[in-house]
Amino acid sequence: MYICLMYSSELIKGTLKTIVLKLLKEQGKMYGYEITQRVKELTNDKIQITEGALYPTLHLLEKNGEVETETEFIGKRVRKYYTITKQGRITVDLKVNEFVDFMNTMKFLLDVELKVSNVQSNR
Amino acid sequence: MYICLMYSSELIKGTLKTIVLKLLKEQGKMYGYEITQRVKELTNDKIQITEGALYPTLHLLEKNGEVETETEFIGKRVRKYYTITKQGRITVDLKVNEFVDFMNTMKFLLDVELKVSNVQSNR
DNA sequence: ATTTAATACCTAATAATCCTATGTATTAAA
DNA sequence: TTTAATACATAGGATTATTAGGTATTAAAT
Repeated sequence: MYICLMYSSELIKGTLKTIVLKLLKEQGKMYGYEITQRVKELTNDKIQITEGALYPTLHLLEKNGEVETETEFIGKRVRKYYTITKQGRITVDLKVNEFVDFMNTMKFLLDVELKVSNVQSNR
Repeated sequence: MYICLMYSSELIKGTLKTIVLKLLKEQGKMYGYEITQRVKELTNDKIQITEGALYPTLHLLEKNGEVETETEFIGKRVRKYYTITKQGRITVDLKVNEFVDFMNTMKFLLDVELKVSNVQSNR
């Protein structure tokens, strides 16, 4: 039985924007730290987005008009909420489709079968 | 209907070693140019490995003892054949398993279904 | 009461890995 | 004879992540 604790960063590279936009699309507004925790949780610790990767990505997405921000104060602590824009919704659909297409190609190329249903339950 | 002509390099990034080793494992000895053409062919032009990416990767794999080379002359033209080593076979199994695991996680995260059978036929 | 862990933001330096462009050279096709 | 295909290779630049560092608040543990 193969056990993988965490994926090599090379694999995640290139999917971060897709993951973030998809989460924002499904879960509504979220703040940065929340995104890292949610992804960690959803993937059983297999994908752990570092803050050094996340924040520059969020800033880039904002610059490109794919997310919008609003700052909120929880006591004295600042929290920056991100919301997906109309443009972001277009982008995320394209990116998810591209990734699915890519996975199908890789599946064929590597000659492997994927699970039909997922055993992960913490959704 | 979604149509993708070619994948963004970001996606392929991180899978190149896996693709190359898997091909060498399945198809026996191959030379660099042959690898680029075979991948292009198998993926219906969707994955086009550039030479600037392939050769450094092959040299790295050789340096790491995962492939071995033998030079052959076809007329006056040189051809460098690559063969997978015992170590390379271990690595490729690990990498393919990791990638399959990663795809299952992403499939769950992006909430998508993949094709059960592939329509691609040129195998 | 104080230290540690968790929450919450951010950036700079570095590393990895790819693409583009370029170079060389042979062989086949137009 | 020129162009396209075959076949190798590397240098420079781009992208995108990690590591490591910084600041600050709040909750939990000692």
